Amino acid sequence: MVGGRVFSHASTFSILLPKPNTTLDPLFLPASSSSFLGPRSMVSFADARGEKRGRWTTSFDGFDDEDEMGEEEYNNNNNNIEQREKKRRLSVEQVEFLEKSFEVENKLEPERKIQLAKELGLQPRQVAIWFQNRRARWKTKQLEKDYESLEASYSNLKANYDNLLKEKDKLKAEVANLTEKLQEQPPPHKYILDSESPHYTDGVQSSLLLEHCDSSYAFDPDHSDVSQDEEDDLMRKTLILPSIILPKLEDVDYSHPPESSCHFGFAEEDDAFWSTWSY
DNA sequence: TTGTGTTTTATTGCCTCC
DNA sequence: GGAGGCAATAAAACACAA
Repeated sequence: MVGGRVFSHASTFSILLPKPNTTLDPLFLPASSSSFLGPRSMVSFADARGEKRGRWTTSFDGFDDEDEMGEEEYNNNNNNIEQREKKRRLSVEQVEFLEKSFEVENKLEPERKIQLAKELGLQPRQVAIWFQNRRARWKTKQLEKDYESLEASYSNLKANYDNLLKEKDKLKAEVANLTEKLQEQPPPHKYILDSESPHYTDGVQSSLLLEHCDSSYAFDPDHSDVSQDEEDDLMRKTLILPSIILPKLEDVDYSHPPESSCHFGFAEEDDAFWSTWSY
């Protein structure tokens, strides 16, 4: 802001203005007092209700005599019509009072407008205009605040988003790294057999062999190098043994441990399992 | 003193509501 | 159709740097 007004004109105007009645209620003003009446603020209208569109006409005919406006201004008033029609700024006191009133209620009912106008020595229209302009300023400020708020919110969201992106990339790299390590490992111990074999059997028996396989490999859901068909085939070949090695479940007598010659392909240490088997 | 930017006061035109 | 609100705008008043 380069310019900006600090009401320095007050020194000029206040000479002509009586002290404001600070005890007044900005919202409901006693009609008797006219504390802020001052010639500088007096803007009379030739007709309170103007023509249709030009609702208001500004005239300074309200300066009735020399006593009301001061000698200098009276002279100017008489000598220079154009200067008479220049705008008048409201006094500091008037503005302060209007501000207080605006804080209480930023809309202006007709009755309140009349009261304020009387109290401040202004035309009701001036009060209405002041409130209108004040609402416009308030709206502008509000928009600025909203913008700043949204901007802050956006920055925050963007920072979060960026963090999530970084985290995602990190996790992705980790997954790639782990996948690579898995692929470097030696192939798991599998019983690869032809699924077309006439001795193709059910999966219940074959599940007994799971512990002989690298299940982390066989069941890795993210083993994306392998298509679904290939994966299914792999599962069959890996997990399902033909009955040439594993007899069907219904053929097995679990009432006693199997003979040592028939360990279903298990190592000798698996005998411990059978030793605990009992019905 | 003057040029320039900002703020305030006021007008205009359009719109909505009653 | 009048009253009043709002957006856009004009113009005066003001601040301030050069």
